[in-house]
Amino acid sequence: MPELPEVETFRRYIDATSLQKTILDISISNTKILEGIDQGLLEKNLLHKKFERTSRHGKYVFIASNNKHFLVLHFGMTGFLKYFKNEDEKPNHTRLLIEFDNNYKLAYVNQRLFCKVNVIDDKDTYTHDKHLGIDALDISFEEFRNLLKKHDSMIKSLLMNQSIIAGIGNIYADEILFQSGIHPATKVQKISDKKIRNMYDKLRNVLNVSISVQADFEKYPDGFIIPHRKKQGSYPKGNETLKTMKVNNRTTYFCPVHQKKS
DNA sequence: CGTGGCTCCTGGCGGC
DNA sequence: TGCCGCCAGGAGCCAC
Repeated sequence: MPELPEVETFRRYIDATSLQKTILDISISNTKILEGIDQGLLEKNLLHKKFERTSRHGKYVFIASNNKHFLVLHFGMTGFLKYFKNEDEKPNHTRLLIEFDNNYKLAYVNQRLFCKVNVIDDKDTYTHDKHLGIDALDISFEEFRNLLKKHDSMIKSLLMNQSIIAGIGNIYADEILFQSGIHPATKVQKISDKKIRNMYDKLRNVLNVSISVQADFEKYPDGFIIPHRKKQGSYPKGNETLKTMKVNNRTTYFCPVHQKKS
């Protein structure tokens, strides 16, 4: 689930809840979430320290501590956060639990274990080693156009490729292409300059609007297909029926009327 | 370089 | 009701 808008929402949630509090305890309920580190390192670097600020690159959140380490969170397909006080509020599938000196706790929750937690010293080294491309909201139009000129995959594959542009996954790739009127399987080199310009604007708009509604399915404005993703889901604004297909083995929703292959 | 298949996991759903 | 296969919004690896 968590793509750029969700992850940005989580980042802001951390800012609103978990900064400048001394960390009293860290517990891990399943060590599979740890990305090549052990719990000892996590404790050594974070225990009795404070989180100071956050940043995000693509689908990764980095939480800087006051001793120059970074807690890295990647949410996989099912991850989210919850800040709470009473034990009965602790969500199922809490994998990492950070307890602060005000008796509140931050839970990193993940049903499936397609997620990663790490603690690092250098963000640039980390994103470089991960081959992460430029963040989708940091890219300029010129950079976007130049990246598109360099590849010739299906446009949806390019948008989802984290090593080219970081942050867009299956859901938002579909949304951007729907709003751009571009068929998901269109080869990148077939897209006109005019459509590239339009797609860039739609990309920014989709991500920014989604962040502004905190990626809440209930709150997306009319004109978004995200809330209509379901089998044979119709898109009520027109009379069209959304269709599904596979692109790179991922389920893809699109409107066959307004997203013609060019 | 691009694509497709497999894998890591868990759980919900539909079909039989 | 029970079992089974399929599917899910991520991503790394490998073969072609």
